[in-house]
Amino acid sequence: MARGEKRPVTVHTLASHVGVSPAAVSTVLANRHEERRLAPATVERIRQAVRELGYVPNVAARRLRAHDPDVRHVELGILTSYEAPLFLISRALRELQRTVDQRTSPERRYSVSIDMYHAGRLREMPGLLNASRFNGVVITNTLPEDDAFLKATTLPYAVVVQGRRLANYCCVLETPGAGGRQAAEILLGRGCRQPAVVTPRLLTETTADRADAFAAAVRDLTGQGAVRVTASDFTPQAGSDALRAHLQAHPGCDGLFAVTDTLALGAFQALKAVGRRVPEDVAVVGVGDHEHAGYFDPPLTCVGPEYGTVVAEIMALLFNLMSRRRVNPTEVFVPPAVSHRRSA
Amino acid sequence: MARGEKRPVTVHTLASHVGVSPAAVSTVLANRHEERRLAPATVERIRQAVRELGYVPNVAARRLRAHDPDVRHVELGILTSYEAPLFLISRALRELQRTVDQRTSPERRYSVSIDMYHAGRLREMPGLLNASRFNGVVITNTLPEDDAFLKATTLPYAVVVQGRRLANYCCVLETPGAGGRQAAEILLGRGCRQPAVVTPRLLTETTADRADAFAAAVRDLTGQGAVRVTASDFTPQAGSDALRAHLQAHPGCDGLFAVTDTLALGAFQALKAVGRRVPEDVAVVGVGDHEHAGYFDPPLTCVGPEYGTVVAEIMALLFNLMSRRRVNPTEVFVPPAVSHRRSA
DNA sequence: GAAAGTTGCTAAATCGAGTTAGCAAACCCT
DNA sequence: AGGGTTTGCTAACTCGATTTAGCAACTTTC
Repeated sequence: MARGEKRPVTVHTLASHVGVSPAAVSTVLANRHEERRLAPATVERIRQAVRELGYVPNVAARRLRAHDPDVRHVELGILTSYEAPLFLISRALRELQRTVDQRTSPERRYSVSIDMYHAGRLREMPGLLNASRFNGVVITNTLPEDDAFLKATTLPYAVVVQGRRLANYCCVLETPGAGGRQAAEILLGRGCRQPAVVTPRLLTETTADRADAFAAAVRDLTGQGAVRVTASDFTPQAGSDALRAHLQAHPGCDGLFAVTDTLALGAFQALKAVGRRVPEDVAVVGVGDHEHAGYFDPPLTCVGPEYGTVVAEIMALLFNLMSRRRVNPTEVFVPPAVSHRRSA
Repeated sequence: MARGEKRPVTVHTLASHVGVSPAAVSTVLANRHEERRLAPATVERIRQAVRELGYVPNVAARRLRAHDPDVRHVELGILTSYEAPLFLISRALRELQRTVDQRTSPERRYSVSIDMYHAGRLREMPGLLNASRFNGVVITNTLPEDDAFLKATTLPYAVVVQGRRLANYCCVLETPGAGGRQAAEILLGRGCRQPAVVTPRLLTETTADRADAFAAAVRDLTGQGAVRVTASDFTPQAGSDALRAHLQAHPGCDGLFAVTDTLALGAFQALKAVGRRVPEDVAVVGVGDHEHAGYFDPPLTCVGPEYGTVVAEIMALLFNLMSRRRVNPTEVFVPPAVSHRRSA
């Protein structure tokens, strides 16, 4: 009985509980009992059972049954973590939508969805391993644990990874080292003497690379290291708090590289609060991952990759993988496109 | 033949094309041909056919077959339009994730996904009508066409609509009229004489209500109307352009209500470009739909509803609907929480 | 009182893929 | 030559829901 009770309620369970056939239950569930002339009393008994037993329909079964056999449905997903801000994927989403709209035809339809995993627990996402959820995915915002999982298992369908290098997958990422170095060049080129880099505490491969490349370039060019400012996370609030503390300890700070734009946004606030002008007193460089970086005050100078190129490459790889025109893992590097705006 | 060729390729198609049984094809697709001792030549022929015929697996069928019968899978979706900015739903997403994490148990798992429709074409979303995709959804960012569609058909599963009033669904929205009126009171209270309201060209029910309530309140309180500034859409760029034009025509403008925060962000830029100070020369009020409104410069005073309350109400309704504790449509109004910041 | 119609339900097939049990044929060994 | 083993594959069932065709039993009609 303990065993029996655990099994989820199906149409069949409901049917035998009420003492009718599954067909009758299904009729009621679809609200077609009038046209199929079920007795009102029976309908009520079935409804009662549905309520009592807490029936939850199996959407996979419904979909299999309901789909039009002349139309192929292709399911695409953008996989990101709950913890990453959604705006990070809005450009990828828009491009995927455009691509998909082009390829939609009467016999081939696409669905695009954004699916979230808990950062570091990608492996727990249902349907990933057994290929029962997607025909193709773009995976982004992974943590090292997720990367380890991906390295260990090659998923048996079209997968493109953004921002990481994994030998067994197609990957698209900014040219390693390039962004950080350019940020350093911009700041030092303006005459900054005490440049710092702000990072969140938890670093992804990309943010770590940006910070390291920045530090290395500063050391190369000046012989001195760059100060590292650690924020608790990547929210503006965290950036603001971290920078306030930093300015107390290093009042001479005159240049800042933020590895995410939200940190730069918080930094702006902290700088203005203590009366420093951007860029006159402190120059700031971001990476262009925020849609509205050009509307910050002052507009944020950015050294990130051109996201348009990144997402275009991702889509090309994804659709090539799905049509099996490309089979081998590839790495695509997108160089940073410097957006000179007012902040540096 | 034309008919036959149109039908999508299934395992069965592949099998008869190669001259083997579906079981053999399935074995190869799952990469289990070694342990099941298929002849290498056969494997190669099957692989070839998969490539040639462009086979796309049916994920619904896989899911039905692969799922663990002891675990009930509940599929939840947040439905938004491609055209609406993603950050609008980040709060709802976070709350849904929290709720779902609490309710997850060994015999009940939840999947959360964000699914997009083209604004005005919600009806085309696959699986919406036949309930073959979701066990429960939150629908948001609809256009009037979508609202009309929803009014016409009551979807047979748990649905909560955000920001619209539809008699046949559970709806959660800001108290009608409240935000616009408060914005008017704030601006007039500061002594503004020529208040204006910026809206995108395409109005949703919510943005229209905000603008109308604002105009009505201004008329009530001053006897004069409020000027309406129309931006091409709701991007900062559009807001900036619209405001530049408005300032040319109405140099005396001293107060602004933006029905979305992104428009306010663009307005800030236009105002600063022509040397107006915020709030000294022009006071600005937004609605708090942008995560970072508090980090704009100056921080944006907002009159929108408390999103925390909105999403909490949505989740309560959604789960009550799914457990059938509530069956009747309900309207929940969330009053605006005024965030007084520097911009007004 | 037989034909025709209505009421209220069910048996069985179906969707597409994966798995299990098992069957021939070929091969090996005494 | 007979028994056992390996090789290479297939028939048939399963997952959960929906639909179609159709069957009893009862009622109405002439």
